[in-house]
Order: sequence, then structure tokens, then C-alpha cells
Amino acid sequence: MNETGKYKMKRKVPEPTLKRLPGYLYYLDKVKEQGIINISAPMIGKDLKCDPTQVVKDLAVTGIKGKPRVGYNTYELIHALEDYLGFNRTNEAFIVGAGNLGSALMAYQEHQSLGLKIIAAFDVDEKKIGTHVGRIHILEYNKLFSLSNRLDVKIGILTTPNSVAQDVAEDLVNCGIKAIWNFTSAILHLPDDIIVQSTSMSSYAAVLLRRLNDSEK
Amino acid sequence: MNETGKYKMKRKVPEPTLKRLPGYLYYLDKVKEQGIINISAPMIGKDLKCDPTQVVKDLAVTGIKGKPRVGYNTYELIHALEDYLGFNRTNEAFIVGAGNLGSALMAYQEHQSLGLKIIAAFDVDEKKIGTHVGRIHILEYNKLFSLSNRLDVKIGILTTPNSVAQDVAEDLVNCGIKAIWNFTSAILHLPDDIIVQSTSMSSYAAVLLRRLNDSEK
DNA sequence: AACATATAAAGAAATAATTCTTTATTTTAA
DNA sequence: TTAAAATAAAGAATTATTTCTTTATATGTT
Repeated sequence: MNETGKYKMKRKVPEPTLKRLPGYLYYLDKVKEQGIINISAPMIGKDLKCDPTQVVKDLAVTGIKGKPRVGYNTYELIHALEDYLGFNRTNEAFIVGAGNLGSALMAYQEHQSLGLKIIAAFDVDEKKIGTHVGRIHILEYNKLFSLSNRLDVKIGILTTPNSVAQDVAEDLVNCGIKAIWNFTSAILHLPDDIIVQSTSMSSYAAVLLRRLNDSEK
Repeated sequence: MNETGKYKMKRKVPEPTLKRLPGYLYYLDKVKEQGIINISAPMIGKDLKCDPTQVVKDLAVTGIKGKPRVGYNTYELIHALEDYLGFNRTNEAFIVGAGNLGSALMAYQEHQSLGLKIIAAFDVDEKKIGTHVGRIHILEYNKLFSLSNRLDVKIGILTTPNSVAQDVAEDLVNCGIKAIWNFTSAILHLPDDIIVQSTSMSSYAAVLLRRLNDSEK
């Protein structure tokens, strides 16, 4: 027995779908620039090299409906995607670890939209404290505690060495952080209600290298 | 009718499995440091917060067998994983685009093992040409063509602005590159035999933001 | 105004991945 | 030497995701 009926159960949107959504957004921005007002799923599928029914299913999560023989309204679709992804809200984030990757993300977000607004970075390195990357100031790590008291930031980006990742993550949670974007290799052990999104560069490298080796037989 | 028989057909290893393998490697390195000689799948599963049968299936791709009541030999397993992933070979790579992300990757790989050896970076920015990040020299973009003639590099890392990604990717293919690690948002249209691994930061941000919004109801 | 056509929507089927179950093996202990 | 326990391996079942098929609808054309 399934749960169709008057109680619209909140079905979980598949992660592969979520990961594809920013790609549609990037594509649609370019389409809009070309002055194209309506765009069909088969067209999107052709340009993005994916199945048109996949496109329809993915875009359906935003609630936007297309019209047969016309397609989707470009503007409406972009707006719905941004809304759904939260890219048009100001999602404030702290970043801990102002090393290479941390600095890159700070600089990166000024050009590429990640939907995040990094408002401060923290580090323990005396040489980095007081400097800034773009508009983002690098503060002494201990300032994290006082600043989080005043600012209600929900997102923390973890770009520290692996060895301190668990400790810093726990500090972030104690500071009211609800979601952690983890760039370290550490496996974080945190309360279940904390959202952890791990982005491991080596995972991608692994897939690339293996596929390359496979192709060389 | 399936293909069991004397011809062992090369079954494709699932991408989720490949992505998990570097995580096992990182974990096992720490286990080895603690002097633990044998490690069981249930133990690995507990530490890595995943299903023990998943662990067994994942590790099986390396060909290593565990022993009941003992587990896997730590050293043997690490070796097999490195071998399978190609992390113990020198996988030479070029990087194009010495901006924030490119520089971060160059600096990053000197500390964190990605299984790659970036041997040169290319950029068109006069101010960057001639400088270096760590031990990696940043060369004039046009040098890509002459250098690739002499060096037989198979992997290209693409960290350029989106607008030039397609053109640079085509250049890389013409230089004999077989696999491209694409950090841009561009959808690359390349010959089918070229392996493209796209790593979009905004995909991860999207999942994080959406899950955070969902949890806030 | 009716018809043909392109296309989105909804549902079914197929595929892929994970989790569960059973079986077989190896070691330790009685 | 035998029995018990832990665990890997193999296979089945479940779940998730993608692809395929059908249906309905809106638009342009005759």
C-alpha cells in the first residue's frame, strides 16, 4: 500500500537530480542571453547530452510546468531553479582553514555563483590572520566563537588539514552550524541532525585514473 | 543468456564504488600507522559509518580476499588499492588555467595524494607566466603544444574560465590528452573516446543548500 | 474549426546500486 | 579432535534511478 492520498508526503529528491540542477541553471543563463524565451526539454537534452525525459523529471522538482509544443519559459525556469536551490537567498557561511583550497573557494565564489556568501574565514596561522582574500577577512580561529554568537551563520566550510578536521567540526557544531561542507579526507562523527557534504578531490581523481586505465586495456 | 563462462567479461565497476575507494585508502593508512596488521570488514564499516557488506563488495574489486575470523591484511589491502587506483604509478598531468582553483590544486597535490603528478601549468596571463606554485612552473599557453609533443602526458586538468573551456579542451585533445578533469561549468563536446570527469563545485553546494532548507522544513 | 504534430506528464519497465540473507571457511577453544 | 564463533563470499531481495512507453494537451496549419 502506498501513500498517495491527501497527505502529500515529501518525497526525497534524488541526489543525482540535485547535482544536475546547477548545470541546467548555467545552461539556461546562456540560453536567456541569446534571447530565447521558450526552451523545450528535447532541446535541453540535446545540448546537455542527456535524456529528454530525464530533463523533464529533473525540472519538475521546481514545480514549473512546460507547455506542449512550446517548452518551458526560460525566465520562469531560471527563477524557479534559483529559488529551489536557494541561490537567490543569502546563505552565509564561515570557512575554516585559509590554505590553498580555502583561499581558492573564497576567490572562486566572487566570480562563480555557488549560492553561498562566505562572510569570514578563520585560521590559526599567525601569518594569515589579519590578511584577506578578496573581500573576505581571515580572522584568528578563536574569534569563531564570539562572532558566531552574533551572526547566526548556518553553513561551515571545512578546509583544514585532516588532522584537526574532527575537532574543528565539533567547534562549528557548538557554534550553531547546521551544515558542513567537508573538503578534508576525515570521516566526521557528528550529531545526526548535522548535514555533512563531503567533497573529496581524490574520489574524482580515482574515477578518472581508473577509467583511463580501463580504456588503455 | 548471460556471459558467464570462460571469457571473463570485464564488468564495469560502479562509480559509487570507485569514489569510495580513496576513503578506504586514507582510513587504512591510519590503521596501518597504529600497527594493526589485520582488519575486518565489520570494523571498517563501523569506523566509516557504512554497511559491512558494502565494504566487502567494494574491496573485492581489487582482487584481495579476506580470511574469515581474521579479516584483511592491512598492508596487502593498501597495496592492492593503490595499485587498482593507479596511485602508485606516476600519472602525469597538465593543468590549464593557473587561477585560484588551478593554483589550489597545484599546491594541494603536494600534501594530499591525488595519484597525480602535475608537471606543468599553462596560462595566458602575462603576470602569471614565469612564476610557479610550489614546484610547478606556469608556462605560456602556447608552450602546451610543443611540450606535449615531447612528453606524452595523458591527463589534462581544466581550470580555465567557462568561456574558453571548450576551446582549451579541444587543444588538449589535439595534444594527445586522453582524460580531462573538468572544473568548469561548461559542457564539453569532445570525441567519445576522451574521458571527461567533471567536478562542479556548485553541484555540491546545491545538495548542501537544498538539504539544509529541507531540514529547516 | 478541425486536424496533425510536437511535447510535457504520468506511469511502466529496465537498470543500477545497496542492503539483507544464506552459505562456507577459518580459527580458537574446549 | 571436534565444536563454536566470527567473518568473508555469494546470491537474493530491496531500493533507487534512469530509460522507455503511453497518454493528454496545447499550438500551428489547412
